[in-house]
Amino acid sequence: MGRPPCCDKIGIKKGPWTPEEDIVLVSYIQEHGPGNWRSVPTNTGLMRCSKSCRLRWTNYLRPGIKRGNFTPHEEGMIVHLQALLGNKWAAIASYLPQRTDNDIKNYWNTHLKKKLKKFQTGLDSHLSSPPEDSNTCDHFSWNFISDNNKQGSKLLLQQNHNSPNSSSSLYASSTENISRLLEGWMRSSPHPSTKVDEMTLHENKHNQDDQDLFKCRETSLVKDEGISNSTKTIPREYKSVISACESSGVAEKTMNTNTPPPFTYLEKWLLEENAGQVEELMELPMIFT
DNA sequence: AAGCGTCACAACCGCGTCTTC
DNA sequence: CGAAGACGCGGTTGTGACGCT
Repeated sequence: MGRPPCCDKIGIKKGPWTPEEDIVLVSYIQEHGPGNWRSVPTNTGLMRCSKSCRLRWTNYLRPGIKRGNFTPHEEGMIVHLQALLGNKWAAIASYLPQRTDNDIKNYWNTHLKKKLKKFQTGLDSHLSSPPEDSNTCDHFSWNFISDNNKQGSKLLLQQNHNSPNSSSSLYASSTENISRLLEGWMRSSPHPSTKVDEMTLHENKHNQDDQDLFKCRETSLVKDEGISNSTKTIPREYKSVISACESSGVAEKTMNTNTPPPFTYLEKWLLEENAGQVEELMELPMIFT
């Protein structure tokens, strides 16, 4: 039925990328810009399938990616957005421009899910119920907050005190350097895909508050495909957020595909309605020291 | 010091969606 | 309009690092 997976072709290499391969890939993208992944293996001579090249770029080599431990704020954002959007990692990642969907997904699966589950178990056997009138999102928030309170604060503290690079391998550092090499190019290049990277690079230099983060998000929505704000076509990631919001009931009548992006709902919800909770999340490690 | 178990994360796989012809 | 190709997303796996015994 389906076509053969591209990576099953004879001669296609699998497994970890080498620094040499990364350099080849980065050099090629530096010259041609991201996209047209099909032609990348052909034109570079890389023995990798197009998919693998794209993933390597988007998840690892792309400039502006923040690696290392998630901050409590980011954790809070992820928990809220996951509760709201479900496992729409790409959509969630678009609100955390420095993080990739893969990164967030991994972090959720290895840390947050476990943390919530652990608390839920403890909750069932020992603790009182969450607020009676809590909706799904609040329920999650409550769990998360309580988890931090009773069980998770140690973890968070640990993460706060760990150096972001503490677990980085030597090669991870080398790819980071490759990424940094691109920064100049990304700033100067007129290529449409650079907008988000410029913003995230900027964010690397300055601590941004929520507003800046969402400005960043706004910019990120015009990335890669060169979609301008005035373009009628709705970017794919918009659509995923729209459908997620619609299905979760967050989107109301005022939302339609011709109106401002749906992130304004989330923005509003996160910044206003739940701002206190997010802040609370951020403060918990300090509170419960 | 060696063996074993666990954790974290990079990478792969399969499938759905979009685009092009 | 349908088929085929290209791309993107979410789930899963493989493996190296680390900690414990």
